[in-house]
Amino acid sequence: MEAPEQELGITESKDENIGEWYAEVVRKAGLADYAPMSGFIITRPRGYNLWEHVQSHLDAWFKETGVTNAYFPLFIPESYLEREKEIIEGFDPEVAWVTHGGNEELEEPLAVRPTSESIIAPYMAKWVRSHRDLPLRLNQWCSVVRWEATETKPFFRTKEFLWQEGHTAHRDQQDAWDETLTRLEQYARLYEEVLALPAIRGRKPDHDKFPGAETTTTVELLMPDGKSVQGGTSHYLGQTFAEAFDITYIDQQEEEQIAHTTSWGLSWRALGALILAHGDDQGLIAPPPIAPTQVAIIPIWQEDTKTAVLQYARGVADELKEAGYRIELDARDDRNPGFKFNEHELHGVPVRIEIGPNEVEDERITIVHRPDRESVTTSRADLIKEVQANLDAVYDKLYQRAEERLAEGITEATTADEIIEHIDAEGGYVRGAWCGDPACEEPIKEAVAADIVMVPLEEDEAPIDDTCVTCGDGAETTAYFAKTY
RNA sequence: GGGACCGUGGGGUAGCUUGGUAUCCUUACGGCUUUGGGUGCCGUCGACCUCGGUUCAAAUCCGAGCGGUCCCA
Repeated sequence: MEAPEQELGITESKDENIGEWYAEVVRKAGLADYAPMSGFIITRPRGYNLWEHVQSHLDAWFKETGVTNAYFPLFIPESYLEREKEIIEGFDPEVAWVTHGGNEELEEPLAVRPTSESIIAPYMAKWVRSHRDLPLRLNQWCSVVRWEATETKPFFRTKEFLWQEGHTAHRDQQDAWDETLTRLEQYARLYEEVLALPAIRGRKPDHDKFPGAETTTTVELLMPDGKSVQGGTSHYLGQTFAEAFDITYIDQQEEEQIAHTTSWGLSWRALGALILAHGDDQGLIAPPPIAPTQVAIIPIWQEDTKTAVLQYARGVADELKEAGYRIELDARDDRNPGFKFNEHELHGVPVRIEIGPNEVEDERITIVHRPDRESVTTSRADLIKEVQANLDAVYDKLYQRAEERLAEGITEATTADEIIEHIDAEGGYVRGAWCGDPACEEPIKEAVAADIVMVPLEEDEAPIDDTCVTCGDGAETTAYFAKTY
């Protein structure tokens, strides 16, 4: 039963050495390779395919809710970037600049976009004339570059990363705020319905908002090592950008008004969260909705049964393919079944079907779940129904595991020392009352490198305690302290 | 920002202390064999991160760079 110790699969232990384990899974499951430049990765087909499934779900939801896709240039002229001063201040240290075209020095340096507000907003200003032009909702799928000085990690933090960025303009605050929450909820839905990860929603504290934003909302995911991943952010930008870029419109009373804008983004960090959350010492586990291969069919034959087994297996494969499943019939002649089991497990295939002489004779199939190797033998006649049921079961297993972890991972404390102690011992989120002063985050940051990852979405929600965990002054809100990725 | 460790065929490694012919496993490829948890045999391809220094001679010693992992801030 026990797989022998060897280097084909994963050799690091997720529990004991999660950083090394992660790097090994990313490479051996064929998701990404390191590029020759520090901080860049090459996304291989299996990794890119995960991203394509993230895209297709989100993109469909965006379009159902009034968003259209567009594309803006990779480069942003320096003068544009400078028009909103908080953007330039916020991103300046990590902007990559193009200064030459061929051998000629450019008259004006071009920024490689770290985010596109400052090139999209001027065009929104141009396209918006009257209240009838609003709301205007644009999205682009692209990559951005942020020249991070800190350590990089495939998918979690890379200098260039893939994402989508949505940009919208609205008549009033209410409409823009509704937009902000719509997108936040779609991000949460992505995690909860596609990636099998329960998300918690909240607002970023003021000192951690997107530069220039009035409110930054976030979805956070808890990882098995007790650290939080910021899974996507949606910003209500107020009128800051509309003022800076002159996004105005004439209302029904023929008065000129300044629009309210939002922006929202989700990156391939979602894939990092997925890998880290669900994977195990056998490799990746991909939830069925995004799995590049949803079902691997492994025929098991002897010389005299080969023809019958293969024929039976092809029939199963064809029927599943016909029904729209992403399947792989692994009929390689030069690999034995054990090898194939291990390989598909490494690659994260959520469900496999084993078909040998026994199944052929009884007109049955054996379905095995990736997360726990639970094996179910069932009637061939109910193929589609059974496969769907088992894919759903695998999804539920992944989700429940993560949900339990999250439930256990949220605790409360009344003093900074308690927070430090708990985070040091177990990680997770610790809720504590907070006065709103960033200085009161410092002692916790210094002791265990934990930040305030969010505060409740509802601004009028009463803090869990009257006094701040650090300074003892009156508390303003409840803060969620956690270590972060 | 500070510190530690690491870099040898595609993957995993031995060799480094004490300088001299690079080890083994695995993958890939070709063939035979085999198939209910990484099958066996034969054959083939394939490596000392880069640059510089010391030396008759460098994977090995020294320096710098590049890259990776971890810990701390």
